[in-house]
Amino acid sequence: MSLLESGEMYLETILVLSQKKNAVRSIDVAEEMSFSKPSVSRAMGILKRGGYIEIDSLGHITLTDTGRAAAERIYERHRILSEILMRLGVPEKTATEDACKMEHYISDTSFSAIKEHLRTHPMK
Amino acid sequence: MSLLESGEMYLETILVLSQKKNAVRSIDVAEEMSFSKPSVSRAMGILKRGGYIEIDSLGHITLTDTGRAAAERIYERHRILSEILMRLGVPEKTATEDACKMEHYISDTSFSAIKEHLRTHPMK
DNA sequence: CTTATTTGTTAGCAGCCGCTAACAAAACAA
DNA sequence: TTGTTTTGTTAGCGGCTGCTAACAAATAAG
Repeated sequence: MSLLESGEMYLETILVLSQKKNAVRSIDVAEEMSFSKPSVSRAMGILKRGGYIEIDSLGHITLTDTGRAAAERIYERHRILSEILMRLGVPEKTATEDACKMEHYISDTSFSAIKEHLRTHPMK
Repeated sequence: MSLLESGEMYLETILVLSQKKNAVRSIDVAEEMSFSKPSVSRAMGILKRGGYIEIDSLGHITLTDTGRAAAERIYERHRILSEILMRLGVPEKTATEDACKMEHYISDTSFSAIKEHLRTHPMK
């Protein structure tokens, strides 16, 4: 089961929410993404069956190692892509929105190249 | 009727093919994209109804002004995105593949910023 | 304890966009 | 002209992913 854009977005959202909340529930994901409860409910079922998350009896969602790795991979892409766009003068809001889409499609190779560029050309 | 990724890809393909062939037919698009004939047939119908292309009695496809503008807009994104990735050291094949996806999602603002960067930092 | 609110699930719809099977039409060859 | 090949269309399938309506379950309030 490979992750598509939607699955990656859900995992990334769970990761971000778990960094600022004690527990993440479906309703939190739904609010954060402005999606309906059924949409999130189904997505959580898919991610659970795929081994990316676990949901305890109280509805608390936690990332598995696999899920966390996937989420962090995407989130790092998000940060790096936003950063390079902003460095080129793109306003934060636009940079973030664009990164939010591109993060799912850029290859490891291209991503590494961008990351390396930022590393070797730090902001003075 | 707004263009989604698939519609943009079809238009871009028609543009590229029309630059190296006298006439472009559905079968040419199908071969170029490795899609089935019915998939292309339906897409051409949608693009035609949307005012992006015209198809004459011999099946020859031509871009309308609107369609050409859309196709060239995407194709320019393709070229510029490929170029900046290659400049960062990404192999041409990967750069092209990545550009092929990102070209549909990057905003005008971010694209302009990248283009401007290339303009003001030409290859020595 | 009972009621009201919140949260989650089930069922089913719709749009997008590939596909195959089958047929129709057009172009080409014999 | 007739038969074959090429090209295009129609019908319908299936996966993905959003949605609403309706219901169930759990939690909180009175």
